[in-house]
Amino acid sequence: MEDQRLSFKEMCARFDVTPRTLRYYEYIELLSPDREGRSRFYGPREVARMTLILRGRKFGFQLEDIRQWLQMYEQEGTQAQMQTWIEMADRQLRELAEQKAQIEDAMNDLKSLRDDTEASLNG
Amino acid sequence: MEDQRLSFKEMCARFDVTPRTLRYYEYIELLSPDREGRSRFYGPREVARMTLILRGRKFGFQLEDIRQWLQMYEQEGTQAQMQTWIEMADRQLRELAEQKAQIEDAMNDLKSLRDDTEASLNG
DNA sequence: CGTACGATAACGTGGCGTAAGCGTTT
DNA sequence: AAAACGCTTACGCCACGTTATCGTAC
Repeated sequence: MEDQRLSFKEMCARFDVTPRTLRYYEYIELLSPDREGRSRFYGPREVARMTLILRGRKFGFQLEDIRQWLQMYEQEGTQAQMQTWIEMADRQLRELAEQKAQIEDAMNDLKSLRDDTEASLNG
Repeated sequence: MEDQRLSFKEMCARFDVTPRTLRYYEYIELLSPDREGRSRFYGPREVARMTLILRGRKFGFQLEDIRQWLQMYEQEGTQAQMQTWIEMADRQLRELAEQKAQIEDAMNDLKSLRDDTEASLNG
């Protein structure tokens, strides 16, 4: 408990992801844990990055977009960078709104089809 | 124009899909156009199937689910099959509702973050 | 001694995109 | 002879899941 860094397994548990996910994020260089021998250890910086990665994922960002995102956070946001971030967020919000609309569309159509089918069963 | 069947390119145009898509659907045996030599020709049956495939895709069904779907349509739906279909539709409706909820969640979070960022810019 | 944890390597998934390289038709 | 269309083969994409096989720590 003298080491504040998290082990591989502790990281998995903390963020509820599989080993494969952590290894993959390392492979594409989103994370870079300390390596001691063959073991991985995750310090506060990696924990913070992982938190942001999962937040971005929840928003539907692709990992390559999240990489940009992380850069901005690391540079602690000048005004110009914050402006850029807001624009990214707005773009993503528009995309999410579109997806939502498409889903609503599909739901309406599928509901109709379903109800018609049921009616023809009972009619 | 004496042939009512559609050529490869006509199929692509009609459904606004790429050649790759048609070849892929044939590869996984969702479509089986007539082959004359090396050419493909799509009769009314294939056109009808393709229409159903795209409708299913719009609903978010996976191609393997759509395969089941097609079978039911071809067999003109006994009551049991229609009942099965209704259950499939209900499952999919629940999944779509979940996806929609998650998107709404993400949108709310992202909006807050965005607005806070903007406030800290202007404040 | 086992067994839990870790490692790397490599193939599988879905639904195609994207060439490479060839033949046929106009 | 060039351009358009088609063919098959096969690797690439994303975000990992999964298996195989090995080593190491407790």
